[in-house]
Amino acid sequence: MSTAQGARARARAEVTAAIKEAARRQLAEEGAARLSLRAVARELGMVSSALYRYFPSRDELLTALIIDAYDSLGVAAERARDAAPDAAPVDRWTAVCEAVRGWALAHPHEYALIYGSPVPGYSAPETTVPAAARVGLVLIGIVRDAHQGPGLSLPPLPADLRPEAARIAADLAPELPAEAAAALVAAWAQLFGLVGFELFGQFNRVVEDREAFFRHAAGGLARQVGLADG
Amino acid sequence: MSTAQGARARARAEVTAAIKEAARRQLAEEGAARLSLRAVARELGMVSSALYRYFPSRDELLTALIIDAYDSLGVAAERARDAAPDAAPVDRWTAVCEAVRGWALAHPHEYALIYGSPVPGYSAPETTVPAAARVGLVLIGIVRDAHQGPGLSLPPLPADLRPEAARIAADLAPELPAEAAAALVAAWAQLFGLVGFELFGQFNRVVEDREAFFRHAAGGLARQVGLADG
DNA sequence: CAAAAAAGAGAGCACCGCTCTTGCTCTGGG
DNA sequence: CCCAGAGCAAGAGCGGTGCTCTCTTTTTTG
Repeated sequence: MSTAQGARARARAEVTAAIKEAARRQLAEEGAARLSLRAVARELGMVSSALYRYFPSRDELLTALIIDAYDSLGVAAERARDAAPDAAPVDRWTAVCEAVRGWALAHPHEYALIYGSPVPGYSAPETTVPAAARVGLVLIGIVRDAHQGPGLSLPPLPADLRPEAARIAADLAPELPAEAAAALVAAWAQLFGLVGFELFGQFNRVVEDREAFFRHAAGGLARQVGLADG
Repeated sequence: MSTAQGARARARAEVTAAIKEAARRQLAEEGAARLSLRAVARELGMVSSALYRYFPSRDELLTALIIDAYDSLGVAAERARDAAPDAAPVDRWTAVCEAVRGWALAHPHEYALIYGSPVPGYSAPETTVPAAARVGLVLIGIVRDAHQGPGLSLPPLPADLRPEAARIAADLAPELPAEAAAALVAAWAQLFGLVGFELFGQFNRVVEDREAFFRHAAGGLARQVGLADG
């Protein structure tokens, strides 16, 4: 067995998991700014210096939580994508958008951690990139399916954006037309604008029925990326 | 004279301004999380406790900076709106969007302060609301002008959103049709999604020519709120 | 001119991230 | 089997933080 590495390694993995769990709880309750290594250690009945055997700094612990958060959001998006594989692309799109919103509302501090302001002195290491890409890949996949199925309806690009759109398409989804790739990236960013504004209180006293409003806006994003209208 | 209140009041205003200025400098250099009352006091040659005569807490100082940032962004948007009062609404719209982006790129930490994650466990007090509304009012004004001039072209609303859209219109811009008000709020949030993603690094390795990309996306937002296409 | 209000200075509290040293325990190679 | 070394927890301590309290000085005001 590969896990037969010994009791020591298993204990280390367990303590690491316990630290992350406690930290995630504190993060959910207090927010990233208030997450304290000493408090985590206290909760686990250790002394603060012992924690440094597992995470070399508070920022490293935060990075681990960031990756977990990206993964958790990615899983939520993937589940929504796979829930109704035969539905119309526009419905799958809005389902994924609503899953993103739902995850954000359920994990506001984790959402703030990954899509809010970068917390510490600029540490967004490369290791977070694959996890961060997951939800984007889900969106790309839906548009790709639609492109290979019912097709996309998109206006042509202005000349000055054509090279950039081609570059984006080449990097992101070579099988998609350039205008779809560009629209997709814009819609991706705009989706998180909608979610972030609701979550961070900008919609207070402005939008009441946020569910309905978001569903409508997500449908607009779907139209924007060329998914056929209902 | 109203300023003849005495040397004491004037001195107080000057010290308050100096504190805010030093804090703004630190904010621009280090970010909100690293802004330290003690460091501000040190820079001003005072002792930290003296600072509490001017701001009752670190959060109050941050709130003052938040209001200033909202105002600064609002002024930038208003200037862009007024730069070409006779231009087509769609061009004035994109000009304002580009002004918002330009301000954000020039003041990243201040942008993060007002549109990033809410910093500690603190919620923005009521006093920030009017300042926060300025840039929104600019966008509303442009659409209102277009509505009273060349007119708007918008698809009808789905039935389930109609009451919410009417409520939004009533609160925000009673002279606008409900579908314009709803589209406006969505575009407003989406604009800041675009800006935030660029600023917080989500476009790294994805979008290269961000200027062109943003101009195109802002044009899409203009279409979305019903402004006539070029 | 005296009382009151405002302001600054300093000490101090409780917390923070992080480092260093000191022991203890577990593990693996001779 | 045994012991050197690795892994780990604990404690003390450094410099930093926000904030409070007291004391003194200065300025305004009745």
